[in-house]
Amino acid sequence: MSAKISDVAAAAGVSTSTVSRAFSAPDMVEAVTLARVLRVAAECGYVPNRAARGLITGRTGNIGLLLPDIANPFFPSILKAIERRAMEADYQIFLADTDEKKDVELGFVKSLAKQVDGMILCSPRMDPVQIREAASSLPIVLVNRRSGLLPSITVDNESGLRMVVDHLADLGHAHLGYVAGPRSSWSSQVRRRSLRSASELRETELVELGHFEPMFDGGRRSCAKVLQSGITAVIAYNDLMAMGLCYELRESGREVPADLSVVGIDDIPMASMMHPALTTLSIPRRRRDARRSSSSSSS
Amino acid sequence: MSAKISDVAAAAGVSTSTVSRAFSAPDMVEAVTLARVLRVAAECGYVPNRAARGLITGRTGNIGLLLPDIANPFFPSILKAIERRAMEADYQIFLADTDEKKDVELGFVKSLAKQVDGMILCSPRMDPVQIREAASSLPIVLVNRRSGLLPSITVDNESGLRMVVDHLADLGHAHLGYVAGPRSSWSSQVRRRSLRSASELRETELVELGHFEPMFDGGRRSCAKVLQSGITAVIAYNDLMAMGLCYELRESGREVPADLSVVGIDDIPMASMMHPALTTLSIPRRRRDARRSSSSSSS
DNA sequence: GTGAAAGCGCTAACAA
DNA sequence: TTGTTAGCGCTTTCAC
Repeated sequence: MSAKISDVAAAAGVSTSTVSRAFSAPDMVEAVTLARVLRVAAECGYVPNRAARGLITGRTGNIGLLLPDIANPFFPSILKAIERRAMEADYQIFLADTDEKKDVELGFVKSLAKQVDGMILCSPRMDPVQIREAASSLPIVLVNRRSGLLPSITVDNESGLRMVVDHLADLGHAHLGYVAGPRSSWSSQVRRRSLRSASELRETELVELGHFEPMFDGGRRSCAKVLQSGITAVIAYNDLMAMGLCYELRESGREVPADLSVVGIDDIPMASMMHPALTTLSIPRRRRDARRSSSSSSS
Repeated sequence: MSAKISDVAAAAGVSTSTVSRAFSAPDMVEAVTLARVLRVAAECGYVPNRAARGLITGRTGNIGLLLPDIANPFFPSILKAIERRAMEADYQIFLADTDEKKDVELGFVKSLAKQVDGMILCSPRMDPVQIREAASSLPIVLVNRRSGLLPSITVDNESGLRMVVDHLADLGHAHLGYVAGPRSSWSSQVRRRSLRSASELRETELVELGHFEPMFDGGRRSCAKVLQSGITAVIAYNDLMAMGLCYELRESGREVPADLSVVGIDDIPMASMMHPALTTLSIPRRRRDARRSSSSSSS
């Protein structure tokens, strides 16, 4: 076991209170004493035990982060941004990846509740009642979702998708399709509604092609429906699905965009690494990012 | 604040010890009492405070995971596997993404040390002395690295790369190149040595093309050196770099594999999503995975 | 400016 | 089988 506060106190010839103050309220300690305490502490390799501290202060210095799937390249950028800010504020992160299983989400929140000061629920799939329940046990911030009056960070899907529809309509497409993500995805519902209203504005048809898992394979699986729907352009719930769809289209001998236009949403790093690059609606990850359609060579 | 052990004890008409035992040693409690305690606890929404428990048991129920870059698609699969097993064992995970900055690694370990029962260092970039220091403060398991006698999980780079060299030599390549990852990467060094001995075995030339960041852009940047080296096939430290290199080669008008063969290592999901698929040495992520070269259309 | 003492929520002897 | 007691490492009144 490593040094504790009493070890430092003894070695520095002060009380534990003084050592404690040296770390949490240094200006309450006389300069010379402070210096000595800190020096001794460093020598002992003393680091305050945050769990013990949290027990009494009620603050743990931890935050919890719930994600549906870290393997979706959209989420690492969010995680990294959170990590960076957390570090700056001397917070540490509990990560829970739910593997798109919405039933485990609330359980994760509850089991983490006591060990964190608050949680960030990123694209949570749980229903609004569960979100309320989660929020009743600890501070919650939502990402990619709105629910009640809870603080949340979302993007302007509405105008983004209006841009997409305008873009496609300008290219002459009159029959659009939407390959939706999971039913439980708030974003997917918002995107569907946004597409619907944008389509009405441009008097284009919008065919809803059903729900698929928000991954590469989900996109692949949507291909059959896409092909039999008679549309000329399709918007996928996210880039991964768009890529899966492109893959399957090519497998079946079609060319994108010659035979069908495909548009994704997110602008994951992969989107621009492909050749030709995936046309995608960029989701700004940082405050300063402008909303934009990334370079398009496939629509 | 939520219910604590004394609330449950009072409501159930027992002592706190009994409540405690009901949760941590249920067979030491009489069946009826146990049932009543658990019922009352459920009604109160009582969940044991793991921090308080850890203070006395010395076990936190948490493990720490250190990664160089969660945005590299190789790592999410590892993270997810760890998460799954952790959940089964009722462990929670502290995640630290170091952003490939080796200097912050030891600090992360130390700041997490008191709050976890042990740490998993995945592809750590720190030097052996630092690893020793980390291991002296808490149990450590290494992934993708060996150091002293510490428990570690590594793959058989040696035979994998022999397969790669054999494959390329069989195709007629006599001048191979290696685009290395960071100097501080243990894997990159092992891979370089493995390539060297495999090349000698096959009497092919091996040109070392220098170190680059282990990402897409690192691969792109390596392109110039690759082109001026006169090699006909190149092995990159990982898939991301291989993909960056392929991207830049195409930008400069070359075709892969017609003008140059490119082989990656890892078999990240993206590798097979591309068209043509990236030739890559697959790193088995789970016990049962066989070692294999994935479907190759570009070498 | 510093120390003594109480207590955060819980578990682990030890008794009963 | 159950309760009593002490104490994990720390912070925080309240005296001095």
